Amino acid sequence: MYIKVKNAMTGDTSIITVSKLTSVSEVRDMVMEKMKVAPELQRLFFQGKQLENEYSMFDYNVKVNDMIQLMVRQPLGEIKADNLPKKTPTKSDIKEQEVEEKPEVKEVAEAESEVFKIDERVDCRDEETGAWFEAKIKKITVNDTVRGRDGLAYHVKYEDYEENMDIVKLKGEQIRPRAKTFLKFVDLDLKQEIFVNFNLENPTERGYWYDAKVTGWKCTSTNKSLVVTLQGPGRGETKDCKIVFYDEVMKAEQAKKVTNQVVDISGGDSGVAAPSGDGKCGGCGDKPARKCKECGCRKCGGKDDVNNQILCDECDAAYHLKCLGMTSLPTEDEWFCPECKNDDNIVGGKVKMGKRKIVGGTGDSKRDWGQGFATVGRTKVCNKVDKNHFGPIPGIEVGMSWLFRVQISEEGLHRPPVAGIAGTGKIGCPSLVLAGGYEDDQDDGEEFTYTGSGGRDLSGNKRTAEQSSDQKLERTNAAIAKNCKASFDFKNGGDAGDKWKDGKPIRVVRNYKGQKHSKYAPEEGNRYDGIYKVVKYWPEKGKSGFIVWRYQLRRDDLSPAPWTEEGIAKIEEEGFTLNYPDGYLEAQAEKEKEGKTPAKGKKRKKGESVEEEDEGDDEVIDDNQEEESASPAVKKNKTVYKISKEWEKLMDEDKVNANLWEQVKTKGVYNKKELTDYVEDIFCCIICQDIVFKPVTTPCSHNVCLSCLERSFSAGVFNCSSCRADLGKDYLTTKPMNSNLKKALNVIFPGYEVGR
DNA sequence: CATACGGTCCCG
DNA sequence: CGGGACCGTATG
Repeated sequence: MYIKVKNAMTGDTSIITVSKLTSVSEVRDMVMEKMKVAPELQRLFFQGKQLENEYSMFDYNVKVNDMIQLMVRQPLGEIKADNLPKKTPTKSDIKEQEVEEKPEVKEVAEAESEVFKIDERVDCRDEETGAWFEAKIKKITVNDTVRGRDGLAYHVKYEDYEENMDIVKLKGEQIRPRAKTFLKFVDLDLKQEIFVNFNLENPTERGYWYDAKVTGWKCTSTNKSLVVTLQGPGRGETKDCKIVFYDEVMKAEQAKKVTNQVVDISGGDSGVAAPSGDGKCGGCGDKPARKCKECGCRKCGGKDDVNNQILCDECDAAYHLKCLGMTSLPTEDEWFCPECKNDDNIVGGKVKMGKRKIVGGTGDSKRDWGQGFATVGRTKVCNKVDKNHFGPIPGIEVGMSWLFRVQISEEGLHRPPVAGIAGTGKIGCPSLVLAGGYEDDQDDGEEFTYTGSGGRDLSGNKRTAEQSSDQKLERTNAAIAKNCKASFDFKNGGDAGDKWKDGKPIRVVRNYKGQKHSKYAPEEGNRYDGIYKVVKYWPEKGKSGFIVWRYQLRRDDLSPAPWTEEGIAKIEEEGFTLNYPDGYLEAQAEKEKEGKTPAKGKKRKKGESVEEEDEGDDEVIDDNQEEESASPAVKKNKTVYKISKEWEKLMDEDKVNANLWEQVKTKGVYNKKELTDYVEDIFCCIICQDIVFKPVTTPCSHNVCLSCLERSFSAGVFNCSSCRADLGKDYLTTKPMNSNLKKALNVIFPGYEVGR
């Protein structure tokens, strides 16, 4: 895979090729090579964490096309006062500032708190977002610039931002003991107050920790869900937050006087055992099944796998090796946990070139996988529609194509990374891919006969093999049958006859490898060919001699098929060129420049002439400095996508968003998908992070969904979510929906309300 | 835990 | 160069 390194000061960016197993020190070498910054002067950051040499890209969860920030350290002895970065003081800077402060403000003095101790591990609330962060109290003062109810200022240091963050002063009200008790999902209750992880921007991903109240809770053997009202951002509430990390719900701690800390008087509320003073763990009451960061692993709270836990020689806290990203016990005599370890090896210290690699993957092979797209995972998940959604995906049109399977998974078009059939016997099959992997497939374009999966011996970690046993009508095979209007018959199959159109719709993707048996397969990548339905399905002896399940599918889509004259014309007009993963072409060009990979033309069938290629490529406005040596893959695709007159007219009618539409018009993208992605980006609702639905354009020129705004108002928040401008209590009564914007968006996202 | 019509790199 | 071995990843 490839990643980017950006010099935070100069903005310079370089693309480098790495794998999941590549270590940080190897990355430093590449940065040295490309950006001419000596490894020991590099400070590398990814998602707020400073990268350390002995860890790998896997350990930091660096994905393809991710950006690593590079900060260049001043060589020791050359630091000039006016050269110091203002926002990111080093440790020594902080010390200096504190020393300077003292004589200035005489009254400020160190103090003790009844509730917190120096060096105590605490959680601190960020006033603006309402999120809590792990921190450690470094100092307590009186008469300081910040004063809480107790008159004290707490100087805390946030944990995940070590190098990068000042010590900050907080009020006591923003601080409480570190959360340590995980609550069991089954024990939760409506209205219970809990501490959860949630990502306001990307609700399916990991985010920050918030206080919350349970408003919806379901717990059956097959189905678990948890919906809460978040406290925050600010003092506001955020309703209907679906918690994905429901197995990591914690108890919110209460601040208690230092002297009482051992004995919890609050009793057994929220189903947590009341700790007692008899030597039991104060966090979990020694219940073995309960996760606890106090007596279990300090990272995950787990008490399992004791043999692979390691104890800190300073504070005796326990950690799972795997939670630290380690695979074996360290060779040194002493080991200190991340909280106790002092990192004096950072400034000016020599960087040791690690010889040993930490293997990140699950396998034990010495081969370094993951340089390319064979094993990359998704970088994004399609939230536009549910994964059980049937029918077209909004914004995705017949004739669009993508180079890799992982991309069509990201688009929600066909989710499985390898398998050809999506779905289950329960819900049916929402999508399938024709990729020529099964010899019994027969493709006639408008109609094709598909083969079920299975009947193969995949031992040895294989993904494909010869047919070696009979297929059965189960799993995904049953899924396709389920779409057919005929009744389900696992023995003889079924036939929908002239009712075939009443079956459930299947999105069909053709892969270039289908060329093996079919002339309807695309030249490259994976192309969306529209909706098909199952006419009939039956078992039959296949070419291998084993029984396979066969499915006859027939096209039922208003868009012209991509191989028809009309379809070809549409692809041309709409600019549906092959979509590459973000950053892919740049990375390819980079590789080529380095001479590592010779420029490879696109794959073509034997005997096909090479001449016609250049003629097909009418290059338009190539006003940039791209070298002539760029690979064919890069040179291709330089036809700027033209926006239709009709659409432009609708854009012009949406006068309040003239600026944004101007950006769309002048963006200069190379195909329609890129354009829709861009439009989706700039007309994204700040509240739900999806394209604005029933859009409202506020007087302050921000766009949100009407329904999102309504939710905000009903929570008593009458401000614009983008800029906090006051909209006034009665704003909604003015019926502010911007129908011009809605019309203009409808052109590019026909039916974009699907799935809401 | 089992399954899977990808994709890459090695080897002959 | 082409065919074979086999990896992480998403999903039930």
